[in-house]
Amino acid sequence: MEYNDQRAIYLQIADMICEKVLTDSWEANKRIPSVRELASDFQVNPNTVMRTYNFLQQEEIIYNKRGIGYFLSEEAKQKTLDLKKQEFLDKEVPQFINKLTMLGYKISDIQSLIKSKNNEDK
Amino acid sequence: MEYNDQRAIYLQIADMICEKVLTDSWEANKRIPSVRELASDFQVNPNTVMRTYNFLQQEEIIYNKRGIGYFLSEEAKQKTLDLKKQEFLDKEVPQFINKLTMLGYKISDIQSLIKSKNNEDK
Amino acid sequence: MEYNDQRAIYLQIADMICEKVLTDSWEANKRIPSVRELASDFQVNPNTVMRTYNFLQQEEIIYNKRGIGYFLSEEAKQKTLDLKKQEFLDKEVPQFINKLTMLGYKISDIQSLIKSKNNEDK
Amino acid sequence: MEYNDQRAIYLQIADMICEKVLTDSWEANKRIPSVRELASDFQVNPNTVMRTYNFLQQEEIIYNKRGIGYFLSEEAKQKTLDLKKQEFLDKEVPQFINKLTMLGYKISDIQSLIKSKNNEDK
DNA sequence: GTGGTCTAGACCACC
DNA sequence: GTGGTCTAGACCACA
Repeated sequence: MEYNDQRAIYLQIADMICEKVLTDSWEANKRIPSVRELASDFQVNPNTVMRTYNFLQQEEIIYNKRGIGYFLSEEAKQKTLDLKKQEFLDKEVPQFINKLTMLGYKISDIQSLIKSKNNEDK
Repeated sequence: MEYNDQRAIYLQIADMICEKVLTDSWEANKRIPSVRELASDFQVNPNTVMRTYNFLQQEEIIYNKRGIGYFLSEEAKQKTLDLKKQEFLDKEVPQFINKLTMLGYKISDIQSLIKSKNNEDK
Repeated sequence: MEYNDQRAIYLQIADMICEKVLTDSWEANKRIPSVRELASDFQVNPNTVMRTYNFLQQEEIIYNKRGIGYFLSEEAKQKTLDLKKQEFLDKEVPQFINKLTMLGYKISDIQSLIKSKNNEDK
Repeated sequence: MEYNDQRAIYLQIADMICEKVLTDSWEANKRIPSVRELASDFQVNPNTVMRTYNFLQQEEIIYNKRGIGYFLSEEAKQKTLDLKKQEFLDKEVPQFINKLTMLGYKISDIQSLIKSKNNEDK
């Protein structure tokens, strides 16, 4: 049996961090766990966490103080929101539309699908 | 690292079979692979495939001839479509709307999101 | 003896590629060597070249076709120029000024330093 | 991967000594480490250190008392400064100008580059 | 301690 | 074949 439709681990870790940010569990400008710490928590290789942190740093969600650690950026929440919106528009919206049309619905049906979810016409 | 956001294996197998049906890879009234055969293909326990077939039989997508094997029902395609529509309405539509509102969009934004995917204004 | 004031290898490789682009040795939209190929040429681990290509992809100098390889982007030359200008302004200009002032010159001396390079006023 | 854009080792050692002088870590007329001592510190062949000391002696930064060792000259700091200025004018200034023009700047842009480093127009 | 880089070697999906 | 990801383990600079 296959289990291969997985999102890469380093992105799964990024997702968890994004959730922490969006739910205000982690505050702006606060230090986040060290690479080794998170790697140990998740039972993952430090390089994998490093990739996560590189990714989030490119997205300007976190920043680094050399020899100290990683910190949430001032604009972490906004940047996270931007990232997630982009992912949503680029991937989930098209997927949703594909599925919708594959099942025989039209895009104009969306509003009615949402309102009466018991509608199974035909 | 956890991988626990998985759909049950027997349902994953069911999904694959549904895909075969919807893409016309498998035709109505044709015999489908035996439990043991599929179990071997997917490297899973035959009991798991049995659960899949029980499930699909309840949905009237397949039926059983004792001592012979399982066959796609006459209305397999329609039943599969019904099943998938139901799943879509029950799970994916609500999930989609949740995410959408979580990111700060309104339901009335859907049409414009679809048309111009570069739209990220709030 | 130390040799440790090195630029990271993956960035040295990036530098070489940038030079190829700036000197028009490599043309826009053309395929560039595969990760393994370049790794072999430079006697370096494929992961190191992968880091180089990731970096250049973020800079929009190259792009990827899955299963095919990496290609120079349409705007490769302009993007490379932008990158190099940024590096120059961020690192080399400040370094130059530091050295200059450390040696007892003033910033206003620059013009005269350039014109008469034999000037070693005490 | 090559690392061949290195300055000769004996000159790298000379650079370190010059730094000691310019930062007043070593005082005028004081004895400096023996050839063998420095060779051991830097894990290099004593002949290499010998070349360094010959070079610095020519530049009148150090002098030798036979059978005793090497000492910083009275004018060590000034001579070091002269040496470094010469190197700066002969090599680094031309290099800087080359790079600057290669990136599309004019020499007259220097002042503005220094003041507003965010300037990337042109 | 921290992160940053590199290697060697592995397995995977896509083409 | 291609790239993408992951692991294990190493060495380094910086603080």
